[in-house]
Amino acid sequence: MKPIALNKIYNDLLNCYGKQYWWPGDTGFEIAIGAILTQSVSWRNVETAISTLKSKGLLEPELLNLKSAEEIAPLIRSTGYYNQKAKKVKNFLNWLHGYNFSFDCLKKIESSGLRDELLSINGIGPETADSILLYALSKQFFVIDAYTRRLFARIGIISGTERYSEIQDLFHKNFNGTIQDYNEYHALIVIHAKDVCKKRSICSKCCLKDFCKANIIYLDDSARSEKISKKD
DNA sequence: ACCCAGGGTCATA
DNA sequence: TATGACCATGGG
Repeated sequence: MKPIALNKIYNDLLNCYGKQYWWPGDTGFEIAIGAILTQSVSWRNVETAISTLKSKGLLEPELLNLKSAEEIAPLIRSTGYYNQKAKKVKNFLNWLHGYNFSFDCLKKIESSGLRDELLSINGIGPETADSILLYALSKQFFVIDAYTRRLFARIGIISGTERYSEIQDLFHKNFNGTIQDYNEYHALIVIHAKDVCKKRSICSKCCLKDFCKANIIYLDDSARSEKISKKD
């Protein structure tokens, strides 16, 4: 593959949509909870839950930690899988307690070891871990989500069946950017995907046309396979 | 009435 | 290692 492609796509997206200043959230804790709650659900559903937690003053780790999973579950109902997610939040809080609920303390830990610790928490997989690392702890890890996988598979840089770690390695090795660029890149991929999804065709600015033969960059999974089977 | 959304775990082959 | 079932609400 051509390493320059990852940088060019980033520049194109940045020129079209501008900086996103992610993650939406005021504190590291809010970002981490949001990362858990957004698993396989639209961000809209997460906002409701975040707002509920905030209105009850529970978006503080020490205070939320006083609540049981049974008490947390109804508060995050809108995010779906709420019983499981309540347990995941508790698991995260238990781990966080070991560091006095201090994100400043977490930031001092060596990155690789910190990632391993996050992955050892039941309910936190690679994407959630990397979201927390990048957006809540300012660690340089590229976040690979379903949008990233689909977009770059559609462009032809990956097949789409690669493992998470393979795709992440590809970005780590071939994308030349700072931690702020990592931050923006993932955000821009999500913004672009939502834009395309809304238009049901190309993005509103067609910013990736250089990579797009059929003038269609990304559709949802069903539409995408339809287009690909017709094309090839 | 369907489909999917900023995943992860566990059981099975 | 690699699929499949399961978790469950809300908007299109």
